[in-house]
Amino acid sequence: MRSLAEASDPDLFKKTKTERKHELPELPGAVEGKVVMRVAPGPSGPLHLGHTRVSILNDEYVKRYKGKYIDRIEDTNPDKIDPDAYKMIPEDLKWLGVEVHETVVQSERFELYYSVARQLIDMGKAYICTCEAEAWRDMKEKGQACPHRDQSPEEGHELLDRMLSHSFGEEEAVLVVKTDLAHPNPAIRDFIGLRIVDSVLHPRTGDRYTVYPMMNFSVAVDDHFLGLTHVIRGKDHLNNTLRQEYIFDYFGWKKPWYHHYGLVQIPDAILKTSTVRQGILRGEYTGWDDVRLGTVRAMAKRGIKAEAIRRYWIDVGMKEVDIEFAWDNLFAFNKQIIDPVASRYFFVWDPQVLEITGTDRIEARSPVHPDHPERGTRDHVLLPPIKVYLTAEDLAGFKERGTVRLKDLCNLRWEDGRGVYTGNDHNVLREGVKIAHWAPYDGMRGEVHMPDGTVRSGIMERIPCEEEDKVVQFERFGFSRIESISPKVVAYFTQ
RNA sequence: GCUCCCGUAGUGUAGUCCGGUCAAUCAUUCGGGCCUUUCGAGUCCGACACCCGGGUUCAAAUCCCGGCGGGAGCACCA
Repeated sequence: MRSLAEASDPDLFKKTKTERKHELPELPGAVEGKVVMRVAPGPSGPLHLGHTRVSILNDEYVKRYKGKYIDRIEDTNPDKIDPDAYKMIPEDLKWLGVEVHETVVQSERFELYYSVARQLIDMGKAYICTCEAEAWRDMKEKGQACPHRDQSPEEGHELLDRMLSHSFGEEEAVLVVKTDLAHPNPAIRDFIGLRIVDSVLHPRTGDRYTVYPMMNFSVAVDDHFLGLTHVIRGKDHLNNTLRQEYIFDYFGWKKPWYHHYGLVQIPDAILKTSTVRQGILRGEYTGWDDVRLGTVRAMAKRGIKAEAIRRYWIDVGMKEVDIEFAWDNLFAFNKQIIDPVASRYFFVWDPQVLEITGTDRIEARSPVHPDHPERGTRDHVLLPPIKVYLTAEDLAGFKERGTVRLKDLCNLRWEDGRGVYTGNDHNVLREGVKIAHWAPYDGMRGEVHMPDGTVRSGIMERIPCEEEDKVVQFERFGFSRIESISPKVVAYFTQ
């Protein structure tokens, strides 16, 4: 099929060929139709740029091997749950083009975690600890066992029963998974598997369950029972993987293939969910999609295409080196996508009126897209008194040089604060006459919201309503996504 | 402090496993040229890198040792 397409469209072939340059490597042990992968966000808010890497990388592989993609909502910390996130996360994944085959919510699986905990107690691989948190940590730091570590399975079950029946309060008892207290890496000595939270109600389960699994516990259990074959995630989980592997080993479960890519430092991005939430509540941000934010919905609002984000992460790949997120590269991928389709329009910021004399009728025909004449023209007829808008900067330049060409319209000579019509021969450009864009006197009021929160307002030529929600190019300004057109044009700057 | 991971241009990346074809790839960025008319568009040309030091070898970005540098974890967060 592809060779056919390539033969009929050499340009297409050329493009795919260069893009393929940075293809992701094969996954070890991947069998077509058998691959199961996941994304596992905590529902504290919508997805942000940082989440897109793990979401897309896993999706790429699932698609390549025709496998299964699981969206696992890790809502085991009732203190950090935004109920709206259960809805926003799937929306964000969908926008990203991630194809989810199954959604799993951890708060629906308490019984499973409890039963695995019981089995670990039976095997002598877990114990209930009622030490003070700090004392337990100190002992662990020194590689010492706490007094509960060698309790019998019977005692363990009994104490777990008491945890489950609310006879312990918060921080009074935990289930600890044994690893190796002598392990040289203090990060992976015995870790907590279950804890009690009864001061906060869970938005989904209320007060029905107060014994919550900790991430390393529920992740190991779910990765096994959901049949994960490959796990790709950030390097920050390196030590977590080591811990989780103990549980796999105790049960003799087959471990997924793990890969940890390097950390991403995203410059100039506001990502932290708690900060954003506060900002929204205080009215500093308009919402989760405020274009100053690094959320997925902010990207969408700005006119960043999901495909650009995807190409960017594929280009970055899976290396373990820590990297700095390069907005320029993302924008470059985005430009590849939007430039061929974005309609061109004039937007005059800092607008100044210029009167034109020496003619009583001027017609302008500008292509909607210079590379696609079939998309038609934007036509303007100017009749006396002829007035147009120029940017303050262009007007000053005109005054200084004495000449200017208004794009697609006419040439002008500066005279007594007005522009005198001097014809429409664009060859004047070869003589060094500068070109400027303009907006008709009866143009639309419009504003472009910049990612830094500033607003550029001015006059735009008439923009048809079908451009709503589309990315256009304001010539000599940049790409912007049109949010709404009436009563005035509101646009968000893309790049 | 302990443990682990990593170190190719401003940024990202290919190559590192299986030394030579690597005076090192591609993209972005930056500089310059071109284009019967925008541009932060397109196109062409150019610029910039193998962390350092030793060793092995005819030959090292690639293997070994040491140093230096960066990052992560050591949570009753995920």
